[in-house]
Amino acid sequence: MSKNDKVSNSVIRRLPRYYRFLGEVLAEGISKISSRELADRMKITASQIRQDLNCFGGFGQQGYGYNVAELRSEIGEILGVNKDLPAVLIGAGNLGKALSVHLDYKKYGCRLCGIFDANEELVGTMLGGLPVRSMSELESFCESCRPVIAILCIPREEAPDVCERLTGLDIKAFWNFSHYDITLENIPGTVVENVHLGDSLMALCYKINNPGKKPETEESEQ
Amino acid sequence: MSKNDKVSNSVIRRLPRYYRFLGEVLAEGISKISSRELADRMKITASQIRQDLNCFGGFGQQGYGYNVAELRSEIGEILGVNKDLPAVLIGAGNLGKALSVHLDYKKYGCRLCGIFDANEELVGTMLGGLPVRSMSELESFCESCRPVIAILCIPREEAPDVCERLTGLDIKAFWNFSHYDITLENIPGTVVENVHLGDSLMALCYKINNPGKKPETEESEQ
DNA sequence: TAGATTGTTAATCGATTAACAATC
DNA sequence: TAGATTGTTAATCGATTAACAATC
Repeated sequence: MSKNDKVSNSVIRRLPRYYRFLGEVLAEGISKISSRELADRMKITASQIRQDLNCFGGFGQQGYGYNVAELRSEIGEILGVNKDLPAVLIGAGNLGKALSVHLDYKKYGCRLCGIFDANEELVGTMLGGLPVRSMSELESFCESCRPVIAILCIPREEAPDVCERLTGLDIKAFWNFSHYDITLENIPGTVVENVHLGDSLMALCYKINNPGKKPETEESEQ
Repeated sequence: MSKNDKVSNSVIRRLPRYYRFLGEVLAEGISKISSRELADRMKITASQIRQDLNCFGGFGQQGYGYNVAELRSEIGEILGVNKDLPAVLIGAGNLGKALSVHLDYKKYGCRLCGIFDANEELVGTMLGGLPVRSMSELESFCESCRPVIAILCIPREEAPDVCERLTGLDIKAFWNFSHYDITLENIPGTVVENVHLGDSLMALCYKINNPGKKPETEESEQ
C-alpha cells in the first residue's frame, strides 16, 4: 500500500472522487474498467488517473485495465473507510443539526459519539440518536470516549478557544465549519479541513458576475 | 476593474478568503496594511497577494501599502457582494433546512426567494420566513421570480433530472450539495460549485490515517 | 531625500499531460 | 501471437515565489 512517500494535496482531494465514481461503476454492474473509460466519465485525463494511482501502487493489469471492485476497495482502504474513528460535534445549531443526521458517518470511516452545545436549553434534546450534552461535560466525555475528530459548527468568535480546548483533549482532526480559519502548523500530527460555505457561494457568484473572466472553459457565452 | 482577461481558478478561490481577512482587519480598526502583513496573517506569501490582486488592478500605493477599507470594497465589488441575485433552494431536508436559515445570503450578494421540496407533507411549512413549495410550482414560480442560482440539497438520484429541469428554466448557477457531480461544459454560461461534504470528510480521514504521507507540512509527528 | 512597498517581470517549482516501453 | 492498456519517464504547462525597478 505504500510506494511514494509524498502524496500531493491535489491527489488526496481526488481520491474520494475516484472512490465515488468507482462505486457508481460498480453499481452499474461493470467489473472491469480502463483508465480511459474512467477518465471519460470523470472528465479528467487517463494519464492523471494512472499517475495518481501509482502514488500508492500498481492496481491495474497491463493490457486489461482495472478490476473495479478491487480498485475501489484499495482506495477505500487508503482513505480508511473501514475505520471507525470516533468524532464529536460541537454546536447543535442549524448546521450542526443537519450534519448530525444528514451524513452517514459509517460510510466514511467515522462514528459520531457525542454532540455538544453551549446553549443549556438544547442540552438533553436528542439528535440522530444522540443526546446534546453541555460543554461542561466535554472534558470528562473525551476522557472516556477518546474522540479523534471534532466537527465544529460554532460561531467564529468561539472557534479559537474551543479549538484550543479540544487540542488539549487530544483531538487530532478538525472538520471546521465555523467562519474562522484554523491554521495549526504548530501542533504536529493535527490536521484540518476548513469548509467555508460562504467562500464557496462567493466563488459561485464571482463566476456568475464575471462571465468573461471564467477560467478553463473553452466555450464562453459571448 | 478589468485588467487581465483570464483569472485562474486558484485566484478565484482565494478572493473570498482575502475578503474575509480584510473584514477582520477592518474590524480591528486597522486602516492600512502591507502585502507582507496581510500575508503573515493568512499564512501565504506577499508575492501571491500582489500577484493575485494585479489580475484586477493596482489597488495599492507604492511605499505605503493598501487601504484596508478600499481594498475590501474593491474585492467585494469583484465578487459581487452588493448584488442581489435571486436563488431557489431545492430539497428541504436536513441540509436544505440548515442552508435556508444558517446563511446570511445578503452578505454574499444573493437572496433566497423560493424553497421547494418533492415531499408534499413539507409543502406549506415555513423555513426562514419562506414557505416550502411543491415541485409542481417550480415552473410558474421561476417565470415570475426569475432565479439565477439553484441550491441543490436533493438525493443523488434526483439530481440529473432536477438539474436539467432548472437549466430549462434559465438557472445560470448551481450550488450543488447532492452527491451527484454536475459537469455542464455543454451549457455555455452556466457555472457550478459542487460541494461534496463526504469528499471533504474523507480527505480529512485520509490525513489522519496516513500521517507519514502528509503533504506540505514540514514537521511530521514522528 | 531616504525608506518602504508596490506592480511586474523573471526564475523556480510542482502538477498535468504526453509518450512509450513493459507486459498481460 | 497481436492488441490493449498499464506503469513510468520525459515534456509541457501553469502556478507560485523571488527579485527588482518604479514610485509614493
